Amino acid sequence: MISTKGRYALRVMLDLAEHADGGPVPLRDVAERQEISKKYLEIIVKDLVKGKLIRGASGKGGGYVLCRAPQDYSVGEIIELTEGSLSAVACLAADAEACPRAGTCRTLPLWREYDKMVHDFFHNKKLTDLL
Amino acid sequence: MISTKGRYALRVMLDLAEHADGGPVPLRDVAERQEISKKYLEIIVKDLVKGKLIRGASGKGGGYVLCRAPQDYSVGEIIELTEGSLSAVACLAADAEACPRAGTCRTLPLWREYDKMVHDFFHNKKLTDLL
DNA sequence: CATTTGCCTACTATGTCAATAGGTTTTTAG
DNA sequence: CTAAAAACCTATTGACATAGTAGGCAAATG
Repeated sequence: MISTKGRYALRVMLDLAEHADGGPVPLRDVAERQEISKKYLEIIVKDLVKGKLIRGASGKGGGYVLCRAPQDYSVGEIIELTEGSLSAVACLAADAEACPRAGTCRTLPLWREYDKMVHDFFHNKKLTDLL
Repeated sequence: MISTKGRYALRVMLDLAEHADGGPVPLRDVAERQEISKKYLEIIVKDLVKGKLIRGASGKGGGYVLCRAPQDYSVGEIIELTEGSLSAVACLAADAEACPRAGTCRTLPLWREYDKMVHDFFHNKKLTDLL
């Protein structure tokens, strides 16, 4: 399951891409257009800034700006950044300890195959594909 | 993320398929082979019985048996039954209320496409593919 | 210099996950 | 016919994640 955090992050990125004409986009406007609480968006946006996907500009006339051109963002990196990881099962997560059953496990190959499919799907989708 | 419930359910089904030779398979044996607490398996197995995927036989010499031939089970129905649903986002869950933004949402088509991919993947995989 | 904007820490209610605990009923092997 | 073995049932728990809310501080500019 992809949580609101990841989904909202994607919508923020799309909103920024669509309204980048006149400089920084204030979060207030994004929140209004997307009908999401501005307070909650602050949390999400913080992750995006930390991950160098967007930049924030304080003060009057400030707001947020994309760091790259929209076609240079994959949906995968946005989701992965805010969601932590998009691997399907605990055994394959980044921080997973080696499972002693891995050698004989009947189901592990299935999860591997699934993970690869999901990964490829989201990393081949660009932000511009959604506009 | 697919939880232990779904993953264990799959392993139980595989275990039953592999050890069906001499009548019902007691849960004690499954738990021992799979190294999963028998108590926890009881919960999972209950769902499988309720969903008519397996049958339970009480009393001495009892245990659990598959209802069909292994090749007639898709991985998808096992996961879906125990996990509730495998749709990626809340907007597409079975019990979801209609989203007012559905008409203009930039991201909904993505989730739909993703859902279909996942659904097809798991429903085309049969239990025998894992043996 | 006041307003607008981002940035920061903390808190909370709710729910799900992953089990555990302890008992009751059913059936059959001996 | 009875004792063991199995399924079946209800309840409880600790830990963690989700989806926010609240309130204030810092920075920049018109």
